[in-house]
Amino acid sequence: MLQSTRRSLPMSLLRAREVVMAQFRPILAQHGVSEQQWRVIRVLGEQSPLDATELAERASILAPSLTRIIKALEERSLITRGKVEADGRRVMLSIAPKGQVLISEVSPESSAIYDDVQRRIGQERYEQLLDLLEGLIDLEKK
Amino acid sequence: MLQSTRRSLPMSLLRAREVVMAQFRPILAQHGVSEQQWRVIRVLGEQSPLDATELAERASILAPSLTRIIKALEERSLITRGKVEADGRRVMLSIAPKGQVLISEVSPESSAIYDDVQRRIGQERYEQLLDLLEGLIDLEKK
DNA sequence: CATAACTACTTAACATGTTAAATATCAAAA
DNA sequence: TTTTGATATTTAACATGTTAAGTAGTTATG
Repeated sequence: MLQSTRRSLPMSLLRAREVVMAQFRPILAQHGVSEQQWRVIRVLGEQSPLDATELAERASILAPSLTRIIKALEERSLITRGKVEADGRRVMLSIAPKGQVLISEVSPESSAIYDDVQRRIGQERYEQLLDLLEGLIDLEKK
Repeated sequence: MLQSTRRSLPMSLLRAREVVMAQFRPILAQHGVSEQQWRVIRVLGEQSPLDATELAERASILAPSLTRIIKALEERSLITRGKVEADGRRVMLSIAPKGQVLISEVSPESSAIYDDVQRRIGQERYEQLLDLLEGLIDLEKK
């Protein structure tokens, strides 16, 4: 039996993400960062420094995209880039002061939206959804 | 409180989608179509003809992307494009014979993967996940 | 009928996704 | 030590995402 395009898992995941991100995009746009740039900054805000591979993994961004994003963010002094003594191939990325300022500016607005979405869905359903998604994500590792 | 980048809804939705699509991409690649092109073809396979706006909505593709995709698919004779008598602005798209052949080739493999994912997650959890996603998507309309 | 407002689609410009290939460096084996 | 293979990142090429602006056709209003 053919899967309907309406109730298909990939499509539903795409649309759901679209609905959620539509809430965030205006805020990020106001601060001049893209969704992906914001992910990179936020990950580095949680832990710095990180090498590019780790960062790519945690921000769910492919290496070639990350290369471009790093370049852009470094030029705006939102992050800094350093080399590793022991391994000449690797690049270490850190959050820069300007980046930390950005995080402190965006985070409150971001949190407000998260809370709003969570409230509109319902606390219980929200957690349930995250659990189910986590289970789906873990399929990859099996 | 800062949202962790690990257990955030947008990230989880992105990663979950990535896990699922990773299963499909090889098949689509074998048949020479991108994920988005396949969505367009499949929607037209369910209903033809459709005008571009309807098609964009159902395939969750933005108008500018759709313009490019239509061009590519038309050049490969997978879909056809026609005009509307009553309204000179609109474009009507239909599935072409070659497109139908493609659908008949890809669908079985696609279904097998859907079934596999569904089985690995569990029927009940699978339905539950779709329901929760649907609820999230409906937030947009409120 | 003329104009203004709206609609459907396209084009433009730039960022990112995606795959493949290239570079440089490191690590292991001969 | 040289070669081979693996790893980390970058570059390239093309498709798509995204926002803004442009074009053509339509509808409403006067």
